[in-house]
Amino acid sequence: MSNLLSGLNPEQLAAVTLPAVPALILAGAGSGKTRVLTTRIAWLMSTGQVSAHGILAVTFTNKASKEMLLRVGAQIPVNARSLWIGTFHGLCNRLLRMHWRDAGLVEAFQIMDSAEQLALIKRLLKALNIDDEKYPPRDLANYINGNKEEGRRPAEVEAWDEYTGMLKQLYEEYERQCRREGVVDFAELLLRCFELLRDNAALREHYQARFRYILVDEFQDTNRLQYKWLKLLGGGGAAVFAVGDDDQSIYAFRGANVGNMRDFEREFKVDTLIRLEQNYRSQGNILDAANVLIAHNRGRLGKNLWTQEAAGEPIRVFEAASDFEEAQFIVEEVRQLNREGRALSDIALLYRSNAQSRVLEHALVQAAVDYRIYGGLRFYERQEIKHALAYLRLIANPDDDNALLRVINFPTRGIGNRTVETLAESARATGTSIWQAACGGGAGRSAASVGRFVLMIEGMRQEAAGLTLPEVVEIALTQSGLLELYRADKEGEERLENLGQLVSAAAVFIKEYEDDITQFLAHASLEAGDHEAAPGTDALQLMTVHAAKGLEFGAVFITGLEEGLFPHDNSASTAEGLEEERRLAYVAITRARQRLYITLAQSRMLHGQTRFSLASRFLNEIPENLLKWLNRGYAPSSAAKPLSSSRPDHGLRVGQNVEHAKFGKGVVVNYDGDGKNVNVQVNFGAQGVKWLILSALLPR
DNA sequence: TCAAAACTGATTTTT
DNA sequence: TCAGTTTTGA
Repeated sequence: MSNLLSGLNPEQLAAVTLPAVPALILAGAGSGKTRVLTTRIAWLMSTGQVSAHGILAVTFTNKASKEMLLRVGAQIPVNARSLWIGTFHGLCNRLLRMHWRDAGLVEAFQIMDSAEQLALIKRLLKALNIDDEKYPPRDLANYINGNKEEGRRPAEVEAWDEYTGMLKQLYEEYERQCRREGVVDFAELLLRCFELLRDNAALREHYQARFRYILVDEFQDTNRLQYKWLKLLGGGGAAVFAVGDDDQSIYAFRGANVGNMRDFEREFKVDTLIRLEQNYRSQGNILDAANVLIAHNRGRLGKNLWTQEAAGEPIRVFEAASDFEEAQFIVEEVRQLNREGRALSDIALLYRSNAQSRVLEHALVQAAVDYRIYGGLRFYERQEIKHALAYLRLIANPDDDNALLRVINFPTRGIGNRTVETLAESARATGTSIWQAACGGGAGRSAASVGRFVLMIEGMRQEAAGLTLPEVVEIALTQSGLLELYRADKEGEERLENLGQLVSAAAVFIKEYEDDITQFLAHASLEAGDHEAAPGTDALQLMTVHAAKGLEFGAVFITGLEEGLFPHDNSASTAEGLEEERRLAYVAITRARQRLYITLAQSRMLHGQTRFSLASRFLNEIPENLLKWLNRGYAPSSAAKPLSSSRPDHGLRVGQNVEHAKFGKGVVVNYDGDGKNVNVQVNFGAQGVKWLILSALLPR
C-alpha cells in the first residue's frame, strides 16, 4: 500500500485517503486527476473498506472509463464484472437491461443514436402531416432531448400557445412511437433509469445500499438529469467523490451545467473541498498565461495552478496577413520542430471551428507533412456497418422501424417507395410497427416481394437461435445479400473489409462480454468506436479545441486567435457565452507542455468572403512579458486589396487599421460613398462592427 | 431510379 | 466557399 500511495503530493494523498464522506475535488488541468481517481479506488479496496461490488465510477466517455479500468487494474487485481466503471449511458443501459420489466421496457429494447432519432422524428412528422418547416425535425429533437435532460415528460411540459402546444403534443407522439417500436434514445436511457430508481423503492434502496462509494469524473460536464441521478443513487449516504474543474467547463451548449458543482457542495453538505493545483504538465510561462487569462472570469470556485518546473520559453505569437499565410508559417515551424527531433505526434494544431482545418490541411499536403484529423467517421457509423447492424436489429426486434426502413430495399429487392409508404400508412392506421404491417400482407402489387423479405428475416431469426453471435452476423451478411452486393461493386473492397471487421468485433465481444445480439447492438450504439489517429504512424495532430480536452502535447499551436472566431461571434454577445469561450482558450493553453504558439490572421476566408478582424481579446489578456511576438509591426500584405480597382481619392483600403476616439482600434471592413461623404464600416472587435463617417477616424 | 441542378446554411459534440 | 440536402428532369 505504501507503494500505492507513494509519489502522491499532499493534496492528492488527502483526496485519495478521504473517509466515506461526500467530497468535491477541484482538479486543475494536468494535476493528476485520473491518478487520484484510480488510486482512490485501489486504496479503498486494498484497505478492505469496500469490495469492488460496492463501488460505482462514472465517466462521460468510453475512452475515459476504459482508461480508468485499465489504470485501476494496474494498481490492484480487479474483477471487471463486479467493479462498475462506465459512462452514464453505459451504466444506465446496464441497469435497464437487468430491470427492463420494472422500467416498462421490452426485453430487447434497442438504442437509437442521434441520426436514428432524427429519422424517427422526420417519419413521425410526415405521418402526422406536420409542416416540417414550421417544426424543423432538428429543433424538435432538441426540444425533446432538452426536456428529457431536465427530467420532464410531456405531462410536465408547459405549453402556452398553439406552437408550444404542438411541440408538447409531438413530444407525446414521439414517445408513443418509441414505445411501439421498442426503441429508446440516449436521453431516454438516463431518464428511464432515473425514474426506475425514483419510483421503485425496493430497487432504489438495494442500489443505494450497494454503492457506498460513487466516484464521478468530469463533474463540471454533468447535466441536470445526470446530477439528479447521482443524487438519487447517492441519497442513501454514499460517499460521492466528485472530481471536476469549473474552469474547463466547455459543454454548456449540450446541457452541461457547471452550477451542479455548487449545488453539489450545498445539497450533499460537502465540507471537504480539495484543490489539486500542482500542475505536472506545463512549464511556468504557459501556466502563468493560463492563470491570468482565466482570472478574467467571474464566479469561479477559484484555483491557481503552479509548477515546480522552470518558466521555460515565452509564448510565441505570430500575426499573419491572411489565413493562408498563417498556415504557411505553421507548416514551416512544424517542420523545423520536427527537424529538431520532436515527433509530429507530439505537436498539435488546435482551432476553434472545423472550417479552419481546410487551409491548414492544404498547406500540410503541399509540404508533405503527415497529419491526422480527429473527428471523422467512426467504425459503427459507416454505411455498410449500419446496414449490417440493421439486419441484426431486425433479428433482435423486428418492430424497429428505423432498421426495417434502412434495409427493406437494400440490397434492392423490388420494394419501391410506394410500397414502403403503403406499409407505413397501414402501420400508422393500426398503431403497429411497419414489420407488423408487412407480415399482415396488404402491400398491394408488391406483396410478393414484401412477403419474401419477411420470410428472409424470419429465416434469419430462426437460424440465429442456435448460433453464436459472430455466426449470426455472418448469416445476416450472407442471407441479406450485403456481401454479394459489395463483392460485385468494384469500390466495395473497403466496405467488405469493414464487414469482416464487424464479424471480428462480434467475436471479441462474446469473449469479453456476452453472447447476446441485443447487448452487442447496445454496445455498437453506445460506443461508436473512436475516430482518433491510428497509432503507430507519426503524424501531426489536428483537432478542435474541444476535442483536445484531456490531451497534452509537447508543442501546441492555437490558431485563429481573432475576435469573431475565438471568441466566436455566436457566443461573444452574452457574459456566459464569453466566459465559456475563455475557458475554451484556457483548455487550449493548458494542453501544451513546453512550447506554445498563438497565431492569428488579419484576414480570413469565411463563407466565401474575406473577413477582416482584430486580435482576440484573449490574446490581449495575456501579459506582454509572457509573449514573444515573432513579427510585431507586420504590415498587411497584398491580401488586403481595395474593394474596387478604381481607388477613390480618400485612400481608404479594406483591411486598413484605424483608430476611433471612443471605440479604439479597428479594421476597415467596407466603405461607401465618394468625395466628401464617405461612410466607413469598421470592425472594432469586442466593440462590434460600426458604420461611421470618415472624419471620425484616424489612420494608424 | 438516378444523376444533375438548385438550394441552404455554416461553432463547439458524447452518448 | 463548400458540403450536404432536396428538388427536378430525363
